[in-house]
Amino acid sequence: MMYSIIETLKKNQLSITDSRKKILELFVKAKGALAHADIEHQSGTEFDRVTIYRTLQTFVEKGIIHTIPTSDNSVRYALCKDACTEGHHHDNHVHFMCDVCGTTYCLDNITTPDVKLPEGFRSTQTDLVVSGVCAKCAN
Amino acid sequence: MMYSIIETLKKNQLSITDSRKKILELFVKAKGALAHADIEHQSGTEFDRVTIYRTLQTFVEKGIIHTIPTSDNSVRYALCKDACTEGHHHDNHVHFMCDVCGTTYCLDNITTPDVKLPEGFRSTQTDLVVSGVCAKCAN
DNA sequence: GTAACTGCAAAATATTTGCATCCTT
DNA sequence: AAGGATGCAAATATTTTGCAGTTAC
Repeated sequence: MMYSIIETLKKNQLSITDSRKKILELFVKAKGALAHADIEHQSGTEFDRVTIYRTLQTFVEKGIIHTIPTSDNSVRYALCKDACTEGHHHDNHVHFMCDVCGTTYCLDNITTPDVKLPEGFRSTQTDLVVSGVCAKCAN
Repeated sequence: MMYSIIETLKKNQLSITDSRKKILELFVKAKGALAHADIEHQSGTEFDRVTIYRTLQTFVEKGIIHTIPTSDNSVRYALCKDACTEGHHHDNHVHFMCDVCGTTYCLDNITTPDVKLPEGFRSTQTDLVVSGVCAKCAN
């Protein structure tokens, strides 16, 4: 269930490069979601902005990470569960955005409810985005 | 329950201007959500880009419209229900994004389920974003 | 008349593309 | 060695800000 950084890259037929190793590592370490800017800051000046854009895009295409819909419309990414394969995301889990500290949590253990859609509508993905105050900021 | 364009603006202590009337009218007419670009196109060259940005921002602040979190992280807006007041959105309803035609529907009659959050987490808003194929594109 | 709103210009920010060079396999 | 990945430059897109002129009330 738990793959190492390098195994994950190999599994997805990606060549092992410094930027991919480092960026993927950031995601594994980060408990929450990361925005492009987070990665840029946390990796120092090590990589070019463009490389980060391209790496993120590659990871999304390979199903390693996925974008999170947020109510403030900032682009954030988080690791996918292993069920995600290329071109097919199955991330029907719950995301929580803290209004105070801005951290985005992936609440993997909570499942999204089935929604009864109107006649003729077919659902391929369900995202539940909850915002509020997280445990850390609740004081 | 149903306010006219002008009544809505007055109710929110906004002066009645051409751009506000026109943009609010677009939202009332549109059954779904609108992006900045939609408004720009549908209003012709009548208004400046900047005016549209500022008008949308004002409407969001006043609780007339709200932003919709979308899985492709494009910024979209939709009319709020009357329960929304300044600074306090209560739009816990379901949005549906069609992957084919791109239309965003507000499924007002479907309520979002209560989510059991981890200890210490408090929720102020819940957004359920479903994507898939809508009835029109299902053929 | 006054405060608020708009349009224009420009700045700031975010994202994409082309191409030469370098690295992984 | 070959194909892919990166860095740099630059093009494009998006959003914000300042300010002067205009409009609503």
